[in-house]
Amino acid sequence: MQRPTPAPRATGRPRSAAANAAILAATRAALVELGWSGLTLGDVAARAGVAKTTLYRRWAGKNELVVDAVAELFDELRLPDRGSLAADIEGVVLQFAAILDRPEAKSGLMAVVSESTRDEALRARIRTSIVDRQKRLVLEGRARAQARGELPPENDPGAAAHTVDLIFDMVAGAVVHRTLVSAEPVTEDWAHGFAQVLLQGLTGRPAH
Amino acid sequence: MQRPTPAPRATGRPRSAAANAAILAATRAALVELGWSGLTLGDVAARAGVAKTTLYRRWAGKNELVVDAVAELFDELRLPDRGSLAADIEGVVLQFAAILDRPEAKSGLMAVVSESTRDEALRARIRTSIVDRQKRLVLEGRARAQARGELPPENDPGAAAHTVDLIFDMVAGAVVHRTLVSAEPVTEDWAHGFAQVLLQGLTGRPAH
Amino acid sequence: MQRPTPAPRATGRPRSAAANAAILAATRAALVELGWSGLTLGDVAARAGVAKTTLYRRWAGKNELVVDAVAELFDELRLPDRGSLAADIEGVVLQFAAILDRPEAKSGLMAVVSESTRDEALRARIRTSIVDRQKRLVLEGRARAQARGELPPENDPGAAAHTVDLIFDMVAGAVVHRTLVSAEPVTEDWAHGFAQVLLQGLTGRPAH
Amino acid sequence: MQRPTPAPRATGRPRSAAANAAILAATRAALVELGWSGLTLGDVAARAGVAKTTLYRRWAGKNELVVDAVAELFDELRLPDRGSLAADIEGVVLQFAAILDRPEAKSGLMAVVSESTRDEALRARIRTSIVDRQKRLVLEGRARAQARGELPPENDPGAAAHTVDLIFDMVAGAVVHRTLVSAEPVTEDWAHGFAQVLLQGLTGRPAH
DNA sequence: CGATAAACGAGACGGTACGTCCGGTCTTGGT
DNA sequence: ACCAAGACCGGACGTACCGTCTCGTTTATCG
Repeated sequence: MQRPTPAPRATGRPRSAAANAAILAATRAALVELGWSGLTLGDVAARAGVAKTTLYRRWAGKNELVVDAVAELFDELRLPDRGSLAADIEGVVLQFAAILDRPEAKSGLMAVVSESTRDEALRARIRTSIVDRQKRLVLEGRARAQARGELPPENDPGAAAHTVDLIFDMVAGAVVHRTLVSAEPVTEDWAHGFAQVLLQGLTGRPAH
Repeated sequence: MQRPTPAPRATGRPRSAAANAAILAATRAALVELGWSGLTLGDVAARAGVAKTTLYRRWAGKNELVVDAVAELFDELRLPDRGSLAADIEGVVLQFAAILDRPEAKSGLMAVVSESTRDEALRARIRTSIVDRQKRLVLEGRARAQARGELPPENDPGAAAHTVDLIFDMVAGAVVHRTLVSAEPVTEDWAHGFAQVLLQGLTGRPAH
Repeated sequence: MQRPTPAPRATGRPRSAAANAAILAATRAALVELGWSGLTLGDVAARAGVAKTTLYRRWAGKNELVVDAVAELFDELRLPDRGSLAADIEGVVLQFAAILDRPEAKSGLMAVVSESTRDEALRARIRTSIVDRQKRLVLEGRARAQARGELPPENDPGAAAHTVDLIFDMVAGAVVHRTLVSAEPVTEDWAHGFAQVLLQGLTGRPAH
Repeated sequence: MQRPTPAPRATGRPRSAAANAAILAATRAALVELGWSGLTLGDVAARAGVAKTTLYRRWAGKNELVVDAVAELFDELRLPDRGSLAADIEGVVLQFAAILDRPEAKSGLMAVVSESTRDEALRARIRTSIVDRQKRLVLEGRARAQARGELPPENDPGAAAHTVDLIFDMVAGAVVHRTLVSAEPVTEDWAHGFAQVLLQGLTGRPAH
């Protein structure tokens, strides 16, 4: 175990702790009102009551700022125990869709994903702050299903990890695509149908 | 029903047909080199050997232009008959991933999706030019599987349409999320695992 | 002999002629209100009802702009015939001092001179637009005095040119130094004393 | 001669005396390298090994600092006895021109003069630190010429003071204008011609 | 075949945001 | 008490694009 900041700052005036939160909140507010392309760092700084330089001192640019601002949104996600794996999936899908439907997530998330295709560091930041952070939901859901006896225990740890990635991409991908690309709402019916296909497959037994 | 060109005007110099193709090609080339955020309409015009005014005469802005430029890419998708539904799915997933991995699609697609969250007309354009256009693949695959006896015929036409939408979001969403958000490659193994879960579900029988 | 503008501009929208005058007038107005160091190009552009880019398209920066704005002021200088060389000198000294006392000249002139010490191109611009342009006054005054018989005709043209330069530096320098460095007013008495020393020297006969 | 630190104070200020000199030297060095407009107080502080706050504690701003830094330069001026008034004038003109030609004086002097046109306190500081301080040279030169019998003794003390001012403006003004505005070198020939006109006037007897 | 009309290239235009730099001020902790 | 370090707010910098406009020119169809 090591200190993450080997020699952080011994001297000079320390950075304002309050400013960080104000900036991220201002970023989300600006995303709601103006969307990604309308968001300007000058405007964010003004909303946060902070100078533009302060903002640039802490983030490399618009992309990094928005990743951090959006990442916080997804930390609200919970996996309440609804009694069955199918119900748990439906629940998390609806929660995820509700967050994605908020305008600050809607226009911010895909924009930074787009930018990340040409920026390795940004890609890593998204993975760390958003993707890997939310895979906990898949792990939790699987463990709970295994405890209930709905899923068999894992034998191969490597395969288990790959399955987590696959399921995460399938769940998150479907919701994102439905919400943002197809631009259709995620209803309870849709979530129900999705959970059914995910659990039983296209060729599996019909719903009831 | 409406006329697409209310007053075609017989007189005056006609628009150059060659220019359209040159502009879209230049747009893709610029996307490859500069990415979405680095792309400027002035640069596209210069690459296409065209004045900026010509470009604005035909497209409302960057978003519309990129939608058209990217949409053409996905028309390459085919559904070759590989003998089984699982193999067909794997094939189309790999093809789709190959296109998505190209830089002009990578940074262009999610960018316009992001922009579309605040622009109804753009949303419609994406749906028309990209989403609905590629749902043909799901329809084709289902018909082929039904012909093979792998899937039962449809009873309810309404439910059948909803299933197409769901499957499309699940397939496209998973590939997009894997490629762009998780930023991991879509390998044959991944495509195989995905097809298996899609067909048999998480609780279904194992592959062999 | 050649055309001064060999291939000026055949194509594209021509530059607005009205803008130039508006910008120079706005520059002088801003100099009056804000002084050299308070003058910003953004403010000048706003006053002139012009975009900042238009301004940068025509001038390289603040220095060049101010040289042009100030140079116009000195074109007002005239050498009215007051009957004797001494009276002519007094007259032009008072006129020159009156212009120099205007705030737009006061703070602008020495500032660009200061900047020009590190910028050869600016030095040349000052010489062309201001210094050489006003040497006409010395030439005119000398010719008039020679016509009156107050000064002998020139023999050596080289020496005559040097003398013009010397006299110009002495007259302009004394007025500038009195006005801006010593920061004392140029009164009629001062102008009278100056003309007397210039014409008769420190060791010459007294005035009356 | 007196100690500059009247109350040495046992605690605290070991650097105080050294810092002043270091800052003024750093200011001149920065003027040489960067010129007036390129000079920043942060840079001066860094060069002097001093914090920016220390600098602001002692000077009100860039202008005051530069006045002090430049004023020291002119204290080098001496009036060596060259045997005649004409020769003395030539000598001091060449010395003055040599100092003015140094880059730290060149770009600093006229810049603060320009700024002083809108700042009464700065104007006073320039007069005290530079102008009045160097008028000693005129006084000294006149006294020496009177001792030699080249100039008559003064009758009216008021007129005598005015004459000092006039001569100072004429000498300093001509050299400054020649060096900085006309941007031509002050050679021995030029100094000779200038002294001759100053002493004998334009209409006076020729040089020999 | 000449008139008419639209599209064309070129590039200047008014705006807006960028990311950087500096000016001055204010906290820190150190001596 | 003073200092160095450096974060802070504010504001100008010069640049880049945006989308519009004004030109003179080219290329059609129609009368």
